[in-house]
Amino acid sequence: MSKSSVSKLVPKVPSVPGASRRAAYSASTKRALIDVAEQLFTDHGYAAASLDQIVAGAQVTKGALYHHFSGKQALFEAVFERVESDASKAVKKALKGHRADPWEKALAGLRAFLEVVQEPRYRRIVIQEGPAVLGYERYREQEERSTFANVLEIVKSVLTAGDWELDEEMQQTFARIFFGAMSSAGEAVSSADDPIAAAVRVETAIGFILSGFQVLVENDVTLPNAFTEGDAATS
Amino acid sequence: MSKSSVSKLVPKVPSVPGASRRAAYSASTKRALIDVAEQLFTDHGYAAASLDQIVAGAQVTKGALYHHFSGKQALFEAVFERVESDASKAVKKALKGHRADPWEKALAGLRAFLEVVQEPRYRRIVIQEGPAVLGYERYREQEERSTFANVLEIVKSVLTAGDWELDEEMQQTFARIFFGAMSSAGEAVSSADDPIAAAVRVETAIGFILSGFQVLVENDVTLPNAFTEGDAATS
DNA sequence: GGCACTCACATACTGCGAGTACGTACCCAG
DNA sequence: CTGGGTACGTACTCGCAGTATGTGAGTGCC
Repeated sequence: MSKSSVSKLVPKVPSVPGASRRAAYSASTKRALIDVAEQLFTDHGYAAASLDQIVAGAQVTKGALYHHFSGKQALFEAVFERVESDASKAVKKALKGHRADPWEKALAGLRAFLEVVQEPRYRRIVIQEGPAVLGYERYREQEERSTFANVLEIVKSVLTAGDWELDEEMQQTFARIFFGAMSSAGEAVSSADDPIAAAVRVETAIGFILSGFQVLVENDVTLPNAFTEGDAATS
Repeated sequence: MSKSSVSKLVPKVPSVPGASRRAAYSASTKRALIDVAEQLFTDHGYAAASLDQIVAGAQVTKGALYHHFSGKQALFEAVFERVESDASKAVKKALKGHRADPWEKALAGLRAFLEVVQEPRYRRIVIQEGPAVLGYERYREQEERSTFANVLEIVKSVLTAGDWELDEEMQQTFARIFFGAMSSAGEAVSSADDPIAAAVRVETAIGFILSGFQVLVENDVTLPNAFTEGDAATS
């Protein structure tokens, strides 16, 4: 629909090298399906968005849909991946230019994430419906290589700021905690009466927590008992 | 099924005052429905658990189900409420006897929650499917008066430990953050290869964060810029 | 530049599952 | 013992995910 009846009637590739005209059209309908699905999933949720509505919106039929995707869940996953990818890129972009101070970097990442999490599509598709539709395992696999990867990177740079030696698993744990904190806070922010004020509160709170963190790290305080001793208090 | 053919052929109430025999039977089938639904929702998820399976398991028909519940979602909500209620009680119980030190209280609550979150029914019904099935608004209403209430209480006692003056909304924000952190961490714990070791790591990490918190509070460090000044740094 | 081939769809159908309309037996009040 | 209402059971409808199969338009090949 974008470039039909091209000027020179190109014999082969319209734009992408190695792709024929058929492939280009095919990719176009696939994109259309994902676009419409993203919209309907965001507006009505996974269960309430019917495939009939989706194919009608994309102006194709179910045959096309089942040609490109193995089923409704696969379509959702394609949407999920794109939303996650976009979010990850946005956060990554905000991280550029903060190579110096890891604490500043962390705050910049937090701000970027608080922006992203206010997009309805991210809230609904990634945070709300994602775990239920994909199952936690697949959900985690996806997050692992996108938004969570960003958080992990930031956490690592913060943790190593004070010459800290932590093994991979402990770093992952810290990242999980911060990631969960930010997701939940983000949800609260975007459903608040005044999202901007709520975002400021969240930033303040996490900033405060980071401050405490910073103090401990800079004073060379080690991890309290449990981890290094291999067991927690049982009281 | 528990007390049919009673000894003296009681004319009215079998056990509960104000309840007739019919009411008792009615309550029994309702419980049976919730029991079976809880099991099937936990094992297969909300979408994959069919009402036919549920009524078959409870040895009734759909007529009975729709007499007690307005629909599938209402049934889920009943299950959700019970699971949440049980979880909240477990945490509350663990909180008893920690009136003295709020920091100890916080750690005790954390341990209890890490226990609860490993129950499959809590993970699946409350954390994974809850937000998607109920929608975030209703989900939040439910949490507000159960598990989240516990977290809020703990957070408040910790925050006021150092003569801190924070308004309600800021306390809610801190509670949201910790609640999200614990939920996410709990998920990671229960899906880890070694849940016990993972739980220890989480406890260590959050304990460490709390330590930093404690240091700041005890040194009368106020909130960094943003909140009290009413605006965040824009860099 | 014709021709078979296959890719990218469209059409028509099936089965399952949530929800509904209505019938009925049993309990309790009077 | 009798009317009424409650607590179900039965039989259906409708919508939706998934499938089986047809078809026409590019595309490689000679």
